[in-house]
Amino acid sequence: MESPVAAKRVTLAQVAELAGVSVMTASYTYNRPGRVSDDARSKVLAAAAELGYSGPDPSARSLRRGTTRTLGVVLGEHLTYAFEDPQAASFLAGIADVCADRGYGMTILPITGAADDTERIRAAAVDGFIVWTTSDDDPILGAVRAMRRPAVVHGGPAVDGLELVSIDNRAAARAIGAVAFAGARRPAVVSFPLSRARISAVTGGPDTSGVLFPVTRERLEGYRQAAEATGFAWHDVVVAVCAHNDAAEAERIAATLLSSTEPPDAIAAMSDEQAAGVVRAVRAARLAVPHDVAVTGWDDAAVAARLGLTTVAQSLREQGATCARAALGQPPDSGAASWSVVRRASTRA
Amino acid sequence: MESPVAAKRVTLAQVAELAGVSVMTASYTYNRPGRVSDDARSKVLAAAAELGYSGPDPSARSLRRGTTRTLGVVLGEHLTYAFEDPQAASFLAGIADVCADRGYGMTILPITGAADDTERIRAAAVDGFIVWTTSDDDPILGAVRAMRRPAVVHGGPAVDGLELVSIDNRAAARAIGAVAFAGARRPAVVSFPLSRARISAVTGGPDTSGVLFPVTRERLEGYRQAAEATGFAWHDVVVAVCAHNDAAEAERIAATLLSSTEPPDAIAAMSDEQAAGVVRAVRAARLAVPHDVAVTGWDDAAVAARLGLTTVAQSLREQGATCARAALGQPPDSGAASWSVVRRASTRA
DNA sequence: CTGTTAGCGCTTTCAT
DNA sequence: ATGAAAGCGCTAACAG
Repeated sequence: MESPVAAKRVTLAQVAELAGVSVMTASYTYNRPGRVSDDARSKVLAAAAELGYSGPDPSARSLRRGTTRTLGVVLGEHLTYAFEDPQAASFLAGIADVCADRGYGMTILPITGAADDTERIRAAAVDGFIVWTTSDDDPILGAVRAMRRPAVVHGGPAVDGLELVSIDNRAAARAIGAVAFAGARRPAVVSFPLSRARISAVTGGPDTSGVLFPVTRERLEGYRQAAEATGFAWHDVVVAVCAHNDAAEAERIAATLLSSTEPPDAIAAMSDEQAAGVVRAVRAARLAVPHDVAVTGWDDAAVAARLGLTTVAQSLREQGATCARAALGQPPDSGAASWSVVRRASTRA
Repeated sequence: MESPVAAKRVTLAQVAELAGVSVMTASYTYNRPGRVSDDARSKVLAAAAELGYSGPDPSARSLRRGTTRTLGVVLGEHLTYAFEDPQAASFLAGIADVCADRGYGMTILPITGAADDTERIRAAAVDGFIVWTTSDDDPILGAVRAMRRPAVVHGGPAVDGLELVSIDNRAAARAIGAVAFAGARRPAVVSFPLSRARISAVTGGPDTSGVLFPVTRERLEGYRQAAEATGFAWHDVVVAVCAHNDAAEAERIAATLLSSTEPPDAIAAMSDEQAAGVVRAVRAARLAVPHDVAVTGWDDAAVAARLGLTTVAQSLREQGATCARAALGQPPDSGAASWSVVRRASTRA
């Protein structure tokens, strides 16, 4: 058997010749079967089968038609983690739903943080872009805009010329923060990283203006507003910054907080994963949720229901679908996605 | 600001003309910057900036070069679940590693089970294919082969003309089944679905020859061998078939088994997710692992370590990378990936 | 270092 | 219902 690697290309012209028809008749056989006589069609298909022709070349077709029927998804520097992040997975599934429905492919553009990332954006044969939430200073944003194709950013940052699909993270954080911190004496926050350097740290309420991830910044500001509304000064709120959205890391950092001389009695996390880690740390410290420590998550994933976590519900899947439609050239009625606070047994109020 | 949707294409020829150089000098500016004088290069880049030219058109380039620098990943009919399946996520991350390293994109080909799936395979502008484990009768396999490009199947089925990358599932199942069933009186299996119809059911050891998913078939046969080696007849082994790889479903079905008149005292699952669900069901029934019920998982995911599950360790990520290299035209030394049994506290032996 | 020529494989347009 | 011509935007191969 011939190696597929070495397979020479069979062209439509060769098929047409063998079938004894013009190239256009062969082309119509694939693109407008109705416009070709049964006789011609079967001759073309027979010739194709004989030559092992598997249909018009996608690149040539894209060039000629001016469309690739493919959407590009830019996963920022998360690449390595993106597939393992359940939020990102739901989001991708939402994009995939729409792509499958419309017969589009989705190309994942592997970004590494290296200088050639923008190069890859430029080289992407896609009709539109979807950018998974990234930092204000991410150079890919400019590269995507320069492509002059429909493009959407999920979460943020807002970029002139690109659509934005996101919930109001600040309002949602304010709302769930109010529930988390109700009745607490020492509120704390477990946060996503503040910059692309992904440094983990524990600080009193940090200056949010320097936070380059807009989603994280908005949530911190919402938590700040919630804390202040409950009577706390932001600099007295302990903020534990994790390098990644990861249950194990959140568990470790929560264990540290809980073993300090002034352990928190309310911890608002930024994902259900993190909250699950926090809950484990609380139990390991032989403390009770919510009596000793109130805990809140974010996203209302399966784990939130299982652990009875109070959390922010949003549909990443629906947002992924909205992004895909926008990248297909169908701008959303509104980029503001819906959210709600789901109250369960992990909080006091 | 001009809408990006309506943006007209700027061509290299236009850039060259404005820069006052030939098209080839403009082309070299992008492809072999070293072969162009500083002067010419800056003129070209200035012209490109003025016109808003963002680099050579990817489709035209692909057509001319005969390569797309993109790998196609076929996720079978799992699409909707694939991103949420942690095994698939690791596998995709492994592919992404290699793609990022080589500057390749990866196109997810959304398969739905509908008749036009093969159409989408044909329309994919990719240099090679990676097929995520599917059933023997999946029509996409023929479509992929017909593309005559390097192609790899992960897990199975083995198809003439396509590479196969997999662990020896039967041997691994035999090995972990021996550990799971040691000292048991009533062994049981929690299985992936047996056909693409994904029917859930509880049966005595089923006829494995009719199982169309080769990975599932091999594992069932391995479990059968393990059970028989331990002294059981296969038809006395209860096999609970789940529709999906999902902790919640495994928990429900395990709860049913445990509340029967002859509850199993050893349950071998096909994933750590399923095993985690089984462990929850065991605890909910106020039974102890492994004293009352031994439980084994598969994959050695994070949850396995956390729950102390005895499991089969394999690196889906490494296998994904191997598949990607093979799809890039670099055939693996061997398609047989490595695995091992990790013994923890969830089994008796 | 720069330019000319040719043509990748296909489909749109316009005839017949 | 079928076909001829033209050209999508680019780059390999070769001159100069």
